[in-house]
Amino acid sequence: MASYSKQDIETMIKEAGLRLTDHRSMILAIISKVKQPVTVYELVDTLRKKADIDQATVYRNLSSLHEAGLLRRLDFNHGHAHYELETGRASHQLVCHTCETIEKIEGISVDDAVKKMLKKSKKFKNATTHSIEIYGLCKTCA
Amino acid sequence: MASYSKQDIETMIKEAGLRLTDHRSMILAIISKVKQPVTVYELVDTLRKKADIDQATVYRNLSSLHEAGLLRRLDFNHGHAHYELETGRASHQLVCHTCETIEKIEGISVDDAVKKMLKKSKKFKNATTHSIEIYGLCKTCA
DNA sequence: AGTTATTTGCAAAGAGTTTGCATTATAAAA
DNA sequence: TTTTATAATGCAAACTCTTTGCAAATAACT
Repeated sequence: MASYSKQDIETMIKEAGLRLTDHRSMILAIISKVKQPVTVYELVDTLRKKADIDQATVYRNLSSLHEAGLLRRLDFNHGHAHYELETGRASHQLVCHTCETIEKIEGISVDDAVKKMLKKSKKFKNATTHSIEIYGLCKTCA
Repeated sequence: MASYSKQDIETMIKEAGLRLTDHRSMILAIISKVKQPVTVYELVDTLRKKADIDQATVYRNLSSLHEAGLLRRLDFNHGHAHYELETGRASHQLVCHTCETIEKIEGISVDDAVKKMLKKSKKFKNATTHSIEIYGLCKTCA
């Protein structure tokens, strides 16, 4: 989970071909600091402590940052999206069925299996990213 | 993708501790015949050709069948859930970013990697299932 | 058949997300 | 720096998917 300087973030936004706005960089800064994929609700909550920002703006920025390849959008069957930095690397996490706890696991690759699956595929030639969701009950809920 | 007889389906529902209703078995029958995870919209559409059934009933049945462990709920970041039979085996699929095409891939296991991830975890001891979503552009969209 | 708990249809509500429009801010050109 | 074109913002309303309350219908059990 990289944490970027203000400078880094501004460069990232510009190089992605997006305009540099305070809101945009604040959103990216927050997401880059947090260790877990963040919900829109959490993001709005954090942002509102620092600035006056509308939900619609948050949603629009998340979309533009996602389309520009800076953010990844994840869904854990909880009825709302989660966002994290798009690192290029795959995203692997354990997800609790009941309490929405998420634990990211790094350092274990399934790239070989993914390659095999692509080879087996009839409809896809290549892939951009992949994610693994491992569902269970966390220790607290078990 | 197993296809079950009417008899099988009725047994499954009863053994899951659920009441046997026409709607419930129709839903399970349709999902067991289709090769790809189905959306609620598709399901309602198919059901309405055979019977008079309300959306709310479909949603309620999907929930009860899911809770009973007969259905699996999947999300591919398309804004609506997909359902498939809960086979006990993991669920691996390629997902198109743009057109919502889904291709399930069977026969390739990542169980070892999943075990390693569980071992690395601090918050989870064990897991029930896992799913892999491999995102890319399908041949048509590429 | 009679009783009880579950399921159903219908309409309304709810959550999360998107959109139209007038205003404001950014980036690039003059 | 001023001007110009384009994109971002706030606000409210709309939209999609999903859930819920309630009265009537149905399934399972005695």
